[in-house]
Amino acid sequence: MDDIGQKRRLGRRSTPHRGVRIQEVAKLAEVSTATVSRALASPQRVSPEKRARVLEAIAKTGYTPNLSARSLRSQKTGMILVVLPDLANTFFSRILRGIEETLFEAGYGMIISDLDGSPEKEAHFAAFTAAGRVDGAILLNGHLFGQSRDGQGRAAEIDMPIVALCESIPNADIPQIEIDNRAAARKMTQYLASRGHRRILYVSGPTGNVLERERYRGYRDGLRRAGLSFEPELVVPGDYTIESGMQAGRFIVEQRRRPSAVFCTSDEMAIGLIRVLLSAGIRVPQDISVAGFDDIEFAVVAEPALTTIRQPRQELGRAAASALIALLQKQETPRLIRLETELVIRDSVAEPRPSRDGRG
Amino acid sequence: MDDIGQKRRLGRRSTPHRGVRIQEVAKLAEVSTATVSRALASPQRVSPEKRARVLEAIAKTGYTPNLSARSLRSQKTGMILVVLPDLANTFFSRILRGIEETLFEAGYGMIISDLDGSPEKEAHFAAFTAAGRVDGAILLNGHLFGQSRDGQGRAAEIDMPIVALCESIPNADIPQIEIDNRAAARKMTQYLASRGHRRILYVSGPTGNVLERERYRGYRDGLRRAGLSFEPELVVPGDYTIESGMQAGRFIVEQRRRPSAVFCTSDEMAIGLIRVLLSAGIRVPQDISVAGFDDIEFAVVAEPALTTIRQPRQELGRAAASALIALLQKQETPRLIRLETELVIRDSVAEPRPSRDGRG
DNA sequence: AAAGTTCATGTAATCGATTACATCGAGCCC
DNA sequence: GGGCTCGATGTAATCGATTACATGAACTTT
Repeated sequence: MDDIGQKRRLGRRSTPHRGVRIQEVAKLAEVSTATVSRALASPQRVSPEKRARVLEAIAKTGYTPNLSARSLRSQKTGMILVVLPDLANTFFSRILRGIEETLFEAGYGMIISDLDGSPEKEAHFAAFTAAGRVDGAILLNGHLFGQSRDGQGRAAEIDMPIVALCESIPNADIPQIEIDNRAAARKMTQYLASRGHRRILYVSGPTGNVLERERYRGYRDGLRRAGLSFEPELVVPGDYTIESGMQAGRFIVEQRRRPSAVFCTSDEMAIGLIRVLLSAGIRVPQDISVAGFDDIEFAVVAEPALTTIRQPRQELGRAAASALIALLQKQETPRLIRLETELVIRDSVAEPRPSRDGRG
Repeated sequence: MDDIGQKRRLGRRSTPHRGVRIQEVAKLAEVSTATVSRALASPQRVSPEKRARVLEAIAKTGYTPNLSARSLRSQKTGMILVVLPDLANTFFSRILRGIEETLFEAGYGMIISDLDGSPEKEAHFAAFTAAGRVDGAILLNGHLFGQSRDGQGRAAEIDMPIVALCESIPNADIPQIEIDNRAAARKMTQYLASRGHRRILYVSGPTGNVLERERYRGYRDGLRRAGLSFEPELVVPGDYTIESGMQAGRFIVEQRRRPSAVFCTSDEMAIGLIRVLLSAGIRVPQDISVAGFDDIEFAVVAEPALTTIRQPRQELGRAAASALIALLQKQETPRLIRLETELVIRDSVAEPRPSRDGRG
């Protein structure tokens, strides 16, 4: 009886709150709060009888644990931060889905940060991780939070499981999940050469980008292996967007001496570029062949259907999430996971025309 | 002196924690924790001198407030849940960006839930909101969490600011942000009719979808206004994906008596459909005109460039986020916000051929 | 000059869970 | 049967902030 009096004092009926509290469940099930908590977290540690009582009380009250309280105490948030450079880019959406799927299966939620090229936002999200709002992070942006900041906050930021996806982060001792960009670009370049092309124009990604560096190397590897010489004027800058592909297209249209093939380092650019060529009356692939990179959904329905490099995007997302989860569970994970790419041959690449401007 | 002794007892040096605690900052700045907290939350309430000391101490220690603790106490998480049916769909990515931008500016973070057609996940995310992990939600999926569940948990779930984006939610007293789908579909149908088309095939969205219902009505409105009769065999089911557009395309190819124009309720379907027609030797728009809906990035570079309805996607996202923020700040917000759509005329629609199968 | 205000600040209660530690009873061993 | 281990359970400390309330100084009012 004394007991009940005490409990009354604890429960404040004056301020009605959003959710049902664990106390109420405990009272209804006639157990302690500890037992309620255990019934949820480690069911095997409470007797079947009490567990049933607890579950019934939970169902009756509609109780859901307050996650702020839980994470304050347990130092775990069940949340993963995903940092990516451009949310509006098609390429990422399927990767995101792969991540989300896998995280969800493991009981984690996903917080998304779209940097959109703004370093200010980056700092903000660094603070986010430091503030203990997330248990780990997946970085698609090619560098760590602290890298451009002074050393002060760095220690706190690095002290958390992180994996790098797609854009590898040099000198970081974290799992990296990626494709072999260099080999893939070489493969495509060699394929174009094998079809008889000798002037292969390269539309790059953003300068400074790790992906871009690797693909550029692969392009040069490919040229070398095919016995073609590298010519600086056959490199045109781009940034993976449709618009930059269109710009590259306009550049080509204006040229007198045109390449016979164009290797775009993203499908978006290839599609934009093809559109400009077609509008200018240049046929693809009869006059100029065009190859892409990524194999996005639209590659197969482009006109002509795009010859490209397939990246297993959803798989990349899943692999990154899995690696991170392994890290969170203190399991071992390989430092480097490389998924296979595939050369997908469709209709946008053909033999060059019987050389009007053959060389070598 | 006694004071310092007390503080020592409070601070446990034994367990080293992730972040710096407010206590440490307070000690370093020689103020109370309350002052530190206030210096951050409402700077005007502490003297400039102490504020400076606090800020200096914060800089020196690299302190960031623990957000779990903050939200436990203040009942605010600074997080918004965004529920959407398909993360991999291009259409959503730009909307998401609009949402993210606006939320970020207001200091909120974004948690994404990709339902991917699974009701199980929906229940999970309903629990999420009930668990007080988010302050509000933006729903792109066309119904409330509780709708398919029994009444028990519902009250808790509804007790939180929510807005519906794109797919309106009937009978819900929440702000809805959308375009006028019916008027837009009517506009397109009338445009097609005005170009001389009399057999206009309609490729629908998923059945049961609110968007779809509205657009379907608009299609029929348009037919009526143009004095055309509705014919059930000119309605083909789709689900907004490229693949379903291709299926619709194959259906058309197989027909003997083909429509002269096709109105697809998404650009993805239009692009997939065009690809199938072209492959079958049917020219677009010379033989068949095709119109889309949404004006996604690829519409302009499609071959032929797509005539479509432009939805202000990023604006939709921003508007939804703004409405939600207003709600969170207890401000008034209109129940219904309708953004303007625009008929974008490009190359995929032309006059029908001098009628081989004219009628009427 | 007494009383009342206002403002800056400190003390400690509070948010709602998890979990270390204590307790108690049952089962086991010799 | 006494001592020991082990498992189930309860009690209360704890996570790290915010904030209600208390306090005292400075300033105003009459």
